[in-house]
Order: sequence, then structure tokens, then C-alpha cells
Amino acid sequence: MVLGSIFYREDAAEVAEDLIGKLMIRETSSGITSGYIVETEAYYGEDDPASRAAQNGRTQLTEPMWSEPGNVFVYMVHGHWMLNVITGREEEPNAVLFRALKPVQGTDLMKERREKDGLTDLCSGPGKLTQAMEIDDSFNGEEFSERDKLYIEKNDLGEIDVERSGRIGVTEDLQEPLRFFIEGNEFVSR
DNA sequence: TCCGGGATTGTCT
DNA sequence: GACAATCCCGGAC
Repeated sequence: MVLGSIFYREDAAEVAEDLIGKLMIRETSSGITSGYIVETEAYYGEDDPASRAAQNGRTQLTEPMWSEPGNVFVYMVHGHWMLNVITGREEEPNAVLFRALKPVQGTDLMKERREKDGLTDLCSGPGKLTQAMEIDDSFNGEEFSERDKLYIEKNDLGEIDVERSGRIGVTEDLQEPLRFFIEGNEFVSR
């Protein structure tokens, strides 16, 4: 049921697309929260002007990008935590950013953490998602696995229509569209 | 110590 | 859809 590290040893764009419709689960002492992944973006290494690996180089902040595929990479932008999973091969700083979820389990807990009532306001953006799921940089260097209370199940949405577009919020994007989302889904960020 | 920038969010039109 | 508020981080002074 739980996706193993083999799943992430593919090209970032392929992993980003395959992750759409999978179920992300987070367990804390307060309870379980989960949601279907409805929006992702692929980021490449030094050749990608929008990637932290290219912008900052290899620093303490970006070091987790060079770790094993399947590992978690979290960093802060505009005061919000961004959740990524490392993809491809080791020593190649490629990653997939989780941008939005369709809330499934623990929606009351999410509402509490987000201080919002609307279902579409809980996980419809990369910063909202980490707040609703209570994820921060303490996950850096960990892997997605049941043991770490953050994992992804194969269990998917079924028939879905995955659309792609340019990435959001980046000043200099690559030619290939690297954002993946479910067409018409009300829980995507925009 | 100061200052600018960003893989954002929230609010208003 | 557009714009301002926000806030850590890293580089410069």
C-alpha cells in the first residue's frame, strides 16, 4: 500500500504526474490527517533556474536535495514551509513539490490548524498544505515512510484527467510545462 | 546589523 | 486577476 523508494527513482516530471491522485497521510498525537494529491510541480537541479539547487547551490539549506530519492526536502518561502520529495538518482538534486491536496481525513483538525472553515481553504496551496498537515523542516533528511508518520499510499482516486501547465510563482520557467494538476478540480491552488 | 528577494497567501475589485 | 502584507534567510556593509 505505501509507496516505496523505488517509486521515486524516475524522472521528476514522471513522478510528479504519477503522484497525482495518490493519498498522502500524516499522523500526529493530535490525530490523522490525509488528502488526495491534486497538484504537483517538478523541479530539476543546477540547470533549472527556478530550483533552489541552482539559486543557492549546495548549502546547509539545500543539502537535503542531494540525498536519496524518496527523502523529504522542506524549505521556507515567504514564511511558509514547502514540502518536496527527492526524485531521480542520488547526487542529482531533482524534486517534486506538493502544491495541493483534496482533504479526506481529519478535516476538523486541518480547520483548527489553518483557522479556516472552508474545505477549499485547507490545502489549496503549498504553504496551506504544510500548515494543515503540520509539516515543517524537522522532516528534512527523513524519508516518506510509515515509521516517520508521513507517507503516501498507492490508493488512488481512479479515473482522473491530469492536465499540465507552466509552474506557478517562478520568475524564470523552463520551456516544458512542469506543473501537474487534476483538470477542473476545486482543490487545486488556482 | 541592515536590506532585498522569493516554489505565498489573503483580500479586494 | 491584481496587489500588498509578510517573514525568514543570506549576502553586503
